[in-house]
Amino acid sequence: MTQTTKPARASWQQIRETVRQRIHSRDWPPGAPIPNEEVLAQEFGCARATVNRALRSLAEDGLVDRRRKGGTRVALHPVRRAVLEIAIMRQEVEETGAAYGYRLVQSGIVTPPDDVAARMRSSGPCLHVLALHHADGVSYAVEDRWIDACLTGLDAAPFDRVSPNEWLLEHIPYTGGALAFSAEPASAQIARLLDVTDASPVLCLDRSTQDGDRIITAVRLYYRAGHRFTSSL
Amino acid sequence: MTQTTKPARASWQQIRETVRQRIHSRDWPPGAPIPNEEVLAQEFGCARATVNRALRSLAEDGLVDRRRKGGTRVALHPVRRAVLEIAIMRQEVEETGAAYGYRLVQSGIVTPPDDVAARMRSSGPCLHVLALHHADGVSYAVEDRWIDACLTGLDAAPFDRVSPNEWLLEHIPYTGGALAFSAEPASAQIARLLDVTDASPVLCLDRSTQDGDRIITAVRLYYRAGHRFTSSL
DNA sequence: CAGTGGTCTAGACCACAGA
DNA sequence: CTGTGGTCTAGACCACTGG
Repeated sequence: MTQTTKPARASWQQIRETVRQRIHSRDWPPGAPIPNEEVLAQEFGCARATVNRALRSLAEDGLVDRRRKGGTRVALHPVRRAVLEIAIMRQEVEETGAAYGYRLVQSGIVTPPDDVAARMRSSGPCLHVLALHHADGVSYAVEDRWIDACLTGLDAAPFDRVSPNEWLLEHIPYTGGALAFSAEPASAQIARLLDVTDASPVLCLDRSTQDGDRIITAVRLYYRAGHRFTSSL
Repeated sequence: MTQTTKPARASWQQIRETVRQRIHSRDWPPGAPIPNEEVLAQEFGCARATVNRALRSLAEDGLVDRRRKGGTRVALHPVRRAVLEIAIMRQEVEETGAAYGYRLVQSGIVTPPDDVAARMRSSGPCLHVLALHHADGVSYAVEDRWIDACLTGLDAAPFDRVSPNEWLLEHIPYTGGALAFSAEPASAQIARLLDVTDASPVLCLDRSTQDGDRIITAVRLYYRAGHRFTSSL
């Protein structure tokens, strides 16, 4: 009952909610055209720019499709977008209320095997780092990371104290990347590090990060079965 | 050089890119304040609203933090947001180039067990549907779905031909939901349906969908190990 | 061609939080 | 209190694209 906010003032957000309700109530059913900005501006007694702001917001949410000359229509298949916030491992752990711990397992410059070379889109030498993240002293995730050895400043990185995960995000600019989830049986090594039984399921998160066209680093994170990545939609 | 050939076309997007570059080049390092809108508007020779549009866009991307009176600062930890597009299973399969198939395994109205009741935030009767999605005749995913039996129009749903996944999205309005990924060992039943060996890893996607405060449906999708959910960032 | 959304402007007022 | 972003306006021109 207690409405949190009631800014009688309102405008573009109010308009957005009103339109959202009309769509939701099937007053404007999927696929149906909705009045143009000018008309809506008159109805709501505001400037066209204000209506534009509201409809643009709905379009970003995938609730309507907008086209020049074609007008605005209610989306046929309201696309569900799940936004996952990828934090630094330290934050991820500390947000659960646990104490964060980190341990470097191994590190060295090597020529990557074919599969990794493919992910890096380069067969040049890489720094390979294997590390373990703890929560309250218990294994939380394994970080299996490959970093382009040509990266400047890399030799100054104190990976014995700070995880690549954290150091890279702080020191290396990037412009984009890709991400994938999958489930796999734990290899003997991963099982030992995560302290789970051999071949038990682990959740893998593959991530590659690029700066421009060049792939800087590729990482695979292994989480125990039972770990959950959540998101609202 | 030839600035004139470049029709100053997009002021807002141009400004955004310029600022992005200054951040990326550490010209404006993480945590540093950037000039206020008025100043930037003068620098770029445009209206303040245009600068606002550009900076707001960067803020939505998590690249800068904005505060009234506090001004705009380069984000300390550029938050990585991965946007997953959740499509209908049919689309998901057909986009891989495979032929989509569907088979209803079982369906019936039951009182949900405690764990499901918790997910539905209600212990009322639910329609429980177990179904299988195929790609080129091969098991692709198992859909284990619970639907609030009070949902109107539900009895008209032809779940023997159309998956709940598809029918619900087309016919039932919703306002939000939640999602979680995890890895689990396949139960005997799931293993049989997915045609994998017992206890082998499967990727689980739990999703609940609500309309207002009421949870309409909760679903758990099981994918074979090896299946990947991907996204760009 | 013409209608629609996309963008820009110059100015104004407001809400909020920092000093 | 004061500066900053947040929003709104009224009007204008432009770009795209459907008819």
